[in-house]
Amino acid sequence: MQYNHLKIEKKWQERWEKEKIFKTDVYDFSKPKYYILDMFPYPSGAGLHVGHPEGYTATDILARMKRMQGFNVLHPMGWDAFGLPAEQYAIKTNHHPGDFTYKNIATFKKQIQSLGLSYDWDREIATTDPSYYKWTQWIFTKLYEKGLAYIEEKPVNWCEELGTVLANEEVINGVSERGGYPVVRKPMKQWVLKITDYAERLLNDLDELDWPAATIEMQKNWIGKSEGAIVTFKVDQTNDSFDIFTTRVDTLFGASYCVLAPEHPLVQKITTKDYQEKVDAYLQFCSSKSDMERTELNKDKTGVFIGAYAINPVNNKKIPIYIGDYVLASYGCGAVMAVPCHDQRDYEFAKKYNLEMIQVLEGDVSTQAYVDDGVHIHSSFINGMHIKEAKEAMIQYLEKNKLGYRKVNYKLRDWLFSRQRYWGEPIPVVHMEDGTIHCLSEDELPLELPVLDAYKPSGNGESPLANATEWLKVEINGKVGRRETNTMPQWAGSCWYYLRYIDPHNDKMIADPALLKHWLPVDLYVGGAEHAVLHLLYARFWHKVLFDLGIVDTKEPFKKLFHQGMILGENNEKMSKSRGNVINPDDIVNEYGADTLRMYEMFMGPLEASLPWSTKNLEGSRRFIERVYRLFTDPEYSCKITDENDGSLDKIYHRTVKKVTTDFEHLQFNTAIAQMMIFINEAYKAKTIYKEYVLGFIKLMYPVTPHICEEMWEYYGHTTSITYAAWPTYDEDKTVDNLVTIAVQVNGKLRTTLQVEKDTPSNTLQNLALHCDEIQRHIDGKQIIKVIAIVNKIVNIVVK
RNA sequence: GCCCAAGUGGCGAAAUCGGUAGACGCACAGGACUUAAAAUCCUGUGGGUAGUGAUACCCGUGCCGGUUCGAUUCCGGCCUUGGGCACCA
Repeated sequence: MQYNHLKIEKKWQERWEKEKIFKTDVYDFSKPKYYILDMFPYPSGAGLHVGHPEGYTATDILARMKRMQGFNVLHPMGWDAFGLPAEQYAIKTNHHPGDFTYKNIATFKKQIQSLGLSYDWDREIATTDPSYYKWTQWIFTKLYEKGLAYIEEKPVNWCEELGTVLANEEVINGVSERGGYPVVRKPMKQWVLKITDYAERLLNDLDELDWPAATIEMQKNWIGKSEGAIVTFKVDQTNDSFDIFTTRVDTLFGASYCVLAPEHPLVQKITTKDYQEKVDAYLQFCSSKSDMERTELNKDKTGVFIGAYAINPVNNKKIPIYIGDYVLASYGCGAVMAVPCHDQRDYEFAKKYNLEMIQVLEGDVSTQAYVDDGVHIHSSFINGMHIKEAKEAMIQYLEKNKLGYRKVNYKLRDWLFSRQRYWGEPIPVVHMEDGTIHCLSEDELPLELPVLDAYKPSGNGESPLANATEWLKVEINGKVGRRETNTMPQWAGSCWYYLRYIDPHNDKMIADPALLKHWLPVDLYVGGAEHAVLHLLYARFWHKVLFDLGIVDTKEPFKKLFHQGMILGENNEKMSKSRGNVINPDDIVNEYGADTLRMYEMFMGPLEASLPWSTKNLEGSRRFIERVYRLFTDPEYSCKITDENDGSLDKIYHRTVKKVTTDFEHLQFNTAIAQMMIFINEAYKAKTIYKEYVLGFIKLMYPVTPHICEEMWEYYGHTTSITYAAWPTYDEDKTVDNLVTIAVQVNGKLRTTLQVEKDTPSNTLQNLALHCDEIQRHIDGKQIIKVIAIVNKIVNIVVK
């Protein structure tokens, strides 16, 4: 019986599509729901990569198993289709980027379908579709109404030569990636989303998620909560004052100078005449530094005295004010107090500029700052206290005397939401002549992208939309306005797509509330670890806003998250065209079949690991599928299959059902497949094979290799798809052995093993062990100190 | 620099509430089938020493140490690789 994968896979893919086997009736609430989601791909021109099927197969296995277990499964796929490559194509060819995008989507879809993934294609969405981005824009209007979207003047990367704004990724060493032209920072009006309002909730709610610990850690670090205090310092001889943020308010008595960020608004005002020249020179020096230099040179701290002094509020000590670019304008207050003895950065700065150092905690400060806990000294009312207690006492003192207050700071910044691009969702607002902003209402949406004559940048830093003169001008209630020309970043569409899958064709609402209530949260979300922070944080943010609006009623969108690893080239390096180690999934599907590719990618190793491709190992998976097919359908072997159970495969069958079920549940596909191999190896050796076990095994393997399993299911006389056949069950009693093997050690070294009945008590084990020949040899003439006998496991005899 | 993972045969890897290290697969070797080869089925396969041999013993989970009757697993210190953050006060 020849295994013709091309014929079999085509046959079943066509049948699944024709019979709409995987269509989900989302209104069927009679069964428990299971929402299983893949991170939707950007449909690049390069087509599918072998990395894609790894995550998609994993979710497909779960989806198929859950259907058989009686769940109503929602398993959709779509396209994150806005993006730069389409825009670059448009600029080059003067064709609409949509042409390019929809062509790529068609290719991707065909490739994905060739893998036999059980998506409900009636729910397919594309972020570039106006009927989709209508709701992306609608969410923006809600954010605007809630005061979570605002305009701010922010510096952007401006390239005069190219006449355009560049993304950070497009700027290398201060010059443009394309052409190598100089790039400068230029302030421009930008839309910003107030994600910082949600910092605390984004942090706290991480606790309730079943996510990889590393991802949770990364999000925590990104949010970067730090608890401390604000302290106000007066500027000597003036009425001015400035705030600083510190996490070590307990060291306030040790402050010997302050440092302001070069961009601090007070710098120009309080710099004294004598120092103006030096300060200007320093500011010039800072602004000439590229971002690259600023980070490269971060070991060497520079700064300059500005002639003014501050008053330490806790002891009225007069301390000099410096400016230095190691103080960031964008974090905290853009100003710090410096305590050289107990902060390493301040220590280095103070040594370099020979500044006063006041020690306020006991400890060694001769070569570096002392930052550990200790007893406070030279600190008046907090002398003798440890850090925690001292902080508390100091904050209470400051608050009582109105000199400062407790403050929590976050590293998280508000989200810069504008892009000066064509191929993105237009931001749905109009700037009116009188300076007000008109936000489009629901019935004015979607605001569609206008078709342009040319997709080149406008040349003045605005997006190419500034060229759409007709489109730009609008009249609202008799007043003239100009449309916003910025578009949204690619993250916008991917922030909420999991909601739209639930009700993708609804033109009245974002989705039916009853459906949202039933289907959320996503039960399992699988995708690359490269989205550990940005996409997953932005999506959580939007979800929480929608929660506050009463649109969704779960606090979090994704209950369980899993990151699949990367597939490397055969040489253990990242796959890339330039390395020439790229494997094209189309070739594998054609030559070996989708079932083989699926099984191999699941058998390679743990799903989360990055593993090298091996065509030899791929062939091993193909061989296993053939081995199963031969055993079950080739008369030479299948004559062994009987309706009578001789019991010889009972134990291995029940164990296999158990292990495959639990391993699938935990996404441990490599060990599940190993167990299937063990079963088949035993079945080859068995005299007869019970037919029920054959059918059960086909069901277990079906989620991994669905085409061949449908084929075998049909071979055994079934006329309907295996998709909704009941998942096999196992009998716990039949998985355990009556006999167990006990290891016998002498001084921790294995000397022999014993076959005993299960649950043989430890004193019996001890006797058996002590009296067997292999052990006698080792303990003869020696003194037995101790014998450890653990039931069903081990005996260890300690001798001297 | 800081934070987080991970280091196991020739190769991909299994086994961690401490209890026979290397399941399963790849590669390799031998056997059966075949005129022959391929495919298939069966067997063997961490390293070393001794023995014709069954076998016996020693070593072995990145390195050094600790706890324990017993450590791939727990603890301390290092080394290496991968990922993240990067002057965050």
